[in-house]
Amino acid sequence: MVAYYPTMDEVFRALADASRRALLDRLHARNGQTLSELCDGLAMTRQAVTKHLGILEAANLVTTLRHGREKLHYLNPVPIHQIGERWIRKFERNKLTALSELKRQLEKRDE
Amino acid sequence: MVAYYPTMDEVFRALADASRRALLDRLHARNGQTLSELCDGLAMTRQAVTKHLGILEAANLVTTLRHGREKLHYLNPVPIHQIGERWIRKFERNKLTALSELKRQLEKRDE
DNA sequence: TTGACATGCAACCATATGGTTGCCTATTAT
DNA sequence: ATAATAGGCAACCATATGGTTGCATGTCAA
Repeated sequence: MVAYYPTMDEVFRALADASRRALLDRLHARNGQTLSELCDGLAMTRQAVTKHLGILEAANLVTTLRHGREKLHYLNPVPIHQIGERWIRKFERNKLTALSELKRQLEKRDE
Repeated sequence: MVAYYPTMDEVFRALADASRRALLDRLHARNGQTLSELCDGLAMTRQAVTKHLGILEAANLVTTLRHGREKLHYLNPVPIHQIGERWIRKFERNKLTALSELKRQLEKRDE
């Protein structure tokens, strides 16, 4: 079996929707919930939730497991962590220098 | 003047597009580029790039500055940093416990 | 001053996206 | 056995999104 690696783009797009982020939050609060449990209290049909979970699963943010007629959903934080590592970290470096650099460049342009 | 704060959703959505992330990468490599400069070598019209930059600006990921007929674009890494802090960090906590917790919950269900 | 350059604005278009409804299948409990 | 429960599948729909073309405006240089 060859592992399937979702692209970073897939992960970003999966995280772009507020409903999906809310589902991840729910799983973060309590892992291993069934589809019906995840639907509870949401202003959305079960089928809509199914689609969202499908997208999260495709992005490897959620792993599922059938247990009888139930489908259990587990959060996989690894892709989120990778985005933090590979993408967000590098933009943090110039956080402190950003403003001063802006000023510097402005002055340069006005020479 | 009252500061406008973009929602976290706006930032996530802005980051969801690969072209926009590429623009941020370009600004990260060299800050303060003009619109034309940012268009160079991209398989997209200037107007498409303008729209992307508008979305990035609305999400406060890019700040602009008119200098004569040119518009200079500066990266603002703060919202990216905030996403890292407020959203990504909390999912990293249970990284190590995720697998063991899965096993534990499975066993519990089989009792 | 006038042409070239940098950008802005608006209409338009195809496809992606988030959601719905309707129906079907599999499993569990009475 | 059979009804209720949990979930799957597919068609459909409205709107959002990412892109285009065409034209207008402001600024700089010869």
